[in-house]
Amino acid sequence: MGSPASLRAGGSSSDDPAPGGTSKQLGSPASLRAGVIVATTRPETMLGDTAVAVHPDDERYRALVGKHVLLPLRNRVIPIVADAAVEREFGTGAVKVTPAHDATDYDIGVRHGLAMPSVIGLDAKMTAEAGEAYQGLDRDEARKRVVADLQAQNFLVATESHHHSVAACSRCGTVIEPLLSLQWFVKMESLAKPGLEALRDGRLRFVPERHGRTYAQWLENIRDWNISRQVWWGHRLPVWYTPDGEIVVAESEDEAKRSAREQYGSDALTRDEDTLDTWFSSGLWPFSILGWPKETKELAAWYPTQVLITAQEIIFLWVARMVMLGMHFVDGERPPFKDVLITPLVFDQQGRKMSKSLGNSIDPLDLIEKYGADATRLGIIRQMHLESQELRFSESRCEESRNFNNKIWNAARYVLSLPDLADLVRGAVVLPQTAELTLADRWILARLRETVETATRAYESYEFSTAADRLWKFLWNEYCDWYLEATKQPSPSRAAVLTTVLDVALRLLHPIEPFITEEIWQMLPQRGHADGQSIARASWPRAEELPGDGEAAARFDQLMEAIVALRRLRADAGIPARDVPQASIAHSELDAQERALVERLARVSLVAPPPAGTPGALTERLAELEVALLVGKDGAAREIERLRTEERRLIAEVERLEKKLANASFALKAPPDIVQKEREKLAGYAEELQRTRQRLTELKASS
RNA sequence: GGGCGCAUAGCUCAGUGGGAGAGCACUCGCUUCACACGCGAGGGGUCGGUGGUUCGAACCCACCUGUGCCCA
Repeated sequence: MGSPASLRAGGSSSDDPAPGGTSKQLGSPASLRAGVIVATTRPETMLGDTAVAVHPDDERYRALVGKHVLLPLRNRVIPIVADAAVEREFGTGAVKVTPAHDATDYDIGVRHGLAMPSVIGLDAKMTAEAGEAYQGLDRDEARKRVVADLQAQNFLVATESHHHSVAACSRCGTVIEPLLSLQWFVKMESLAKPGLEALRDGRLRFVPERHGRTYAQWLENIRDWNISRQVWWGHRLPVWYTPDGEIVVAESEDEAKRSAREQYGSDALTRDEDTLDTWFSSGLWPFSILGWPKETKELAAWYPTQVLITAQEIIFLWVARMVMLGMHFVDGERPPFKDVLITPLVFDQQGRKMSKSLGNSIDPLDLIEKYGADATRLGIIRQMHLESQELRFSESRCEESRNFNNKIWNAARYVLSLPDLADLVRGAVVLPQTAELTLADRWILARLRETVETATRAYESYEFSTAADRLWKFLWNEYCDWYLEATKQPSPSRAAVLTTVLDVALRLLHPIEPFITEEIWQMLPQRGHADGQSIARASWPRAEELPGDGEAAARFDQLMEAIVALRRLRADAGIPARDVPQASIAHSELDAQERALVERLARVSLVAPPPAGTPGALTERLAELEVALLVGKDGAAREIERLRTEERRLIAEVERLEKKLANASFALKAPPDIVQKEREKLAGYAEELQRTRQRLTELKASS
C-alpha cells in the first residue's frame, strides 16, 4: 500500500512522479459554498473523493462538520466529517478523503460509512467511476487533465513546492498505487498472545536478549495479517465461491464441493486466484517438514527443537509467524524452538550490507573452492561474535583458517608417524598414571582440561567465536608450539598423551570443522570403536576425565618464560640460530628433564650460574627465575644498556604502585585482596629493581 | 517517526571496573629433520570527544560527534 503520508504531505507534481521529488503542486479541488480548501499530492484521486475530513478539535472547521460540499468536476455532494486521523498542522487542516485509494482514507471511510468508488483500475487507467471525461486515461495523464480542468474552472488556489516521498517499487521504481480490492486477512490477536506470553515466561528466548524486545514490540502492535498475495508465489488460497458469491473454505476441492452441496445444493465452484502470503506457508515450516498434520514419529521426536538461527530482519517476517502458527496448530504450550539466535548482518569490506540486489554478496562456493569448506566455516565463525550486530566480512580470516588447517594437518601427520605409536594398543589407549607423565605432559593435559571447559561453556552459550578462538590457540600456540616441540625429546608417555590430546581437541573442534577433524580422527589409535563410527557420534569430552595438575602447569609456565627470555637475549645479542651458547638459570634447581627441555627449546647449553658481576652475561630477572646468557666479554656494554632500560621501567612501576598504595582511600575502600595483590606486586618490582641496580654496580666495577 | 548497534594498533576485531590483547600487515633473524599456508624475536594504541560516578574507568552513567542496521 502507498504511504498515507504521501497524501497528507501535499503537492505532488503532475510531471514528476519520482520518489523524493521536490517540485510540487498544491491544488484545491473543492471550494464551494462552505469554501473548504484542501491539499493533495495526487489530484486525479479527487475524482474518487467521498468526503472532506477535518480534525474534531479544529476550531477553524468545527462549524462545518456535518455540512456538505460539492465535489468539483464530478458535481457530487460529499459530507464534511470529523476524524482524529487528520493532522491539523498540515496544509489547510482539511483533507480530501479517497477511501478506495489510500489506507488512512479507507479507515476514515469505514468509520464514517462512506462510499468507496475505485477510480483507478489494476491497469493504472481511470475507471468508469472517474467519470466519462477521464475514463480510460492513464493515471498520469488524468492528473494533468484534472489540474488543468480545476484551473480552468477556477478551483485551483495555489501550487506549492513540497518535499515528499512516493511509495515505489525498490527494484523497478514503479509507483505503487493503493487501490481497493478483495483481500483475505487472519485475525492476529489470539495468535499473538500466546507468542508474547512464551517470551515473557521464558519458554522462548532470544540471543542476544535485546532482540526479544523487538519481537515483543511487534507482537504488541500487530495488525490483522493480509494473507492474499496476487503477484507472489505460494500455496493457492483454499477458498471457493458459488455462482451466488457465497464463500466456501475447505482443506481440499472435494471437501469444498461436499460442503457446497450440503449448504447450497450445488457444487459449482470457482476457486480464488490468490495465493497465500509466502510467510504464511513459511510459518508452517518448523512442523510441516516433520510430517504435520500427520502425527509422525519425527514430529514427536523433533518438535519443539532447541534453537533457530536467523537474522534480525527475519524476526518480523518469519520467526514470529513460526511461533504463532506452531503454538496454534501443534503445541499450545511450547513454541517450535526454545532459543532464537540472531546472527550479525554481513557487510562487505567497504562497509556496505551484502545484498543480492547490490550484487556484493559472496558466494560461499567460491570461498570453499579457494580455502576449503572447513576453513570457510572457521573463517566465518571466527568473525561471528555473539553480541555484534554487524560482521564486516574479511576474506583473510578464511585464508588464515586454511593456514590453521594446514598446521594441524601437518602436526597430526607428524604425530601419527612417530615410531613409538606402534606400541599403543589400538582402541584402548589410556593415559599413563600421573607419576609416569612428564612435566610437559601434565602441562598440556591441564591446558586441555581448561580448554574443554572453556570451549564447552562457549558452545553452550552460542559463543562460537570464543570456542573457535580457544581451540585455535590451544592447538596452534600450546599443542604445536610447545608440547610438540617439547616431546621431540622422546618419553615413554608421549605417544599416549600426544594422541589423546589430539583426540579430545578434535572432538571439541568438530562442530566447526567437520571434515578435517573427521579425517584425522579416523586415523588416531584411540578410535577403537565400531568400524565406521564418525567423530560426529563420538562422546563429547568431559573435563573431569582429564588431570588438572595446577602445580605442574605453573612450573612449566616458569620454564616457558625462561625459554622465551633466553630466546630474546639470543636475538638481542645477534647470536646465529645454529649456535648453541652457554646459559644459566638461577633461583631454582632444574632437574634433568627440565634442563633438557630448556636446552632444546632455547637452543642453549646450561651451565652453573656465573659469579655475580661476571662480565659478558646478559641477564633477565623473571617472576620466579633469573636467566643469563653467556655471550663473552664484548657483551658487557650491551648488558649495561639493557639493564639501564630495565631500571627505568622498574622505577616507573615502583613509583606507580607506591603512589597507588599511598592513597589512603585506596587502602580503606578497595577490597583487601586487591590491596594485598598490589602490595605483592610492589615488593616484586622493588626487589627486581634492587637486583638490577646491584648488577649494574657489579658490572661497572669489573669493567 | 519508532527500535537497536558500532567507534580500541595501518586493517578486521576480541576484551567490559584493578598493570592495553589476537590475527593479518610491518621490521629483524631463520631451507632448526610436521608445517615457509612455516619457525623465533620485535616495533606500533593519550581504547572517538566532554563531563560525571568510583579509592580506581577502555569498561558504568549522561551528553556530544561520526557511522550503520531493522521496522514504519
